[in-house]
Amino acid sequence: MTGTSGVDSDQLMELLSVSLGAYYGDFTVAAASENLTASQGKTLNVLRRGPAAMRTLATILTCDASNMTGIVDRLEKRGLVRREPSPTDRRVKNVVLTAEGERVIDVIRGKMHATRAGLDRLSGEERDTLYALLERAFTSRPATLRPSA
Amino acid sequence: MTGTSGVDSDQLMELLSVSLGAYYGDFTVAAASENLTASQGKTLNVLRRGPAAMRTLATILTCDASNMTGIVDRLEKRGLVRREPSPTDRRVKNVVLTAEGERVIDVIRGKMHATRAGLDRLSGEERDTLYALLERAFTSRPATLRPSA
DNA sequence: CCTCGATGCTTGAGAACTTCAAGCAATAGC
DNA sequence: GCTATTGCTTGAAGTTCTCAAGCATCGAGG
Repeated sequence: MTGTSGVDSDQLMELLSVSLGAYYGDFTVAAASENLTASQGKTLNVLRRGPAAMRTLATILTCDASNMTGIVDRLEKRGLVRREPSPTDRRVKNVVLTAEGERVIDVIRGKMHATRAGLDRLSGEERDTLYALLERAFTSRPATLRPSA
Repeated sequence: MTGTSGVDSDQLMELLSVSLGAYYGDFTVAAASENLTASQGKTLNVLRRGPAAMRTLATILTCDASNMTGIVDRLEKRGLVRREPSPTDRRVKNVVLTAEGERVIDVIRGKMHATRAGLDRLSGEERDTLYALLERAFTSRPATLRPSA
């Protein structure tokens, strides 16, 4: 009994879609509880890493730049983000999380009980392993900081 | 340097969101190349496991049942799915993938090159490990078949 | 049987999301 | 300085999404 190599690529893809679907559902419910749509929540989530230009947000969220305009408009109207002109390129507007926006996204993350409970089923060592595997499979470079203009 | 237990829950959550973003972006682009929206693609993806009632789809996709009506309407209009009355409950409509729908979702899955390439960076043994960890964290029961009416 | 509450699906209204085509401002390469 | 490119916004058209209502059916009690 080898115990290895029982899983082919398709099975793993399938489980990935189920797992990420569960995560996404958890996130959507948590965002809704703060009166945010999934797209608005995802935008705040990205901005939690730091300010980003409209174009950068559109690239990360895999959507048209014109789409971000409306989403950021609505977030700004609620005081969750702020548009700041880039000091180095006057075409660019950097979107920044306000203190309130930061609070809201942290609340949302805290409400993702299903995901948290799932991860708690793993030991510390297993979480380390999961982290390393996901990092290798889904990030081009190791997740270190990268300079921006 | 122990090499263990360096990752806390928040870091793992963050990486999960990055992974989900990468997977979802890959999927969205692939679906768009077949002229499907992300929601339509996700619906086909769920149906790939087998027929499901409208209500079941809504639950899995974490949305209102009335939302599914429109999505399934448009998929049906394209001949990718079919509504069949449940033999046991006349309120229920089971949504079934047509041959063409099956073909399309398989094409989409095949076009997820970024995800596939990412998984290919892992060894067979690592994929087994990833599978086991995801299964434990994100599925209530081990992913075996479960009877349905 | 038959009434009553719960469930499954659909419809319609209103808001948000999404993309595309177009346009303006600013940058970058020549 | 010219020209092509890039970043952002606007407007139009279709899709998604939720909520409130409504209809049909099921299920449990009387």
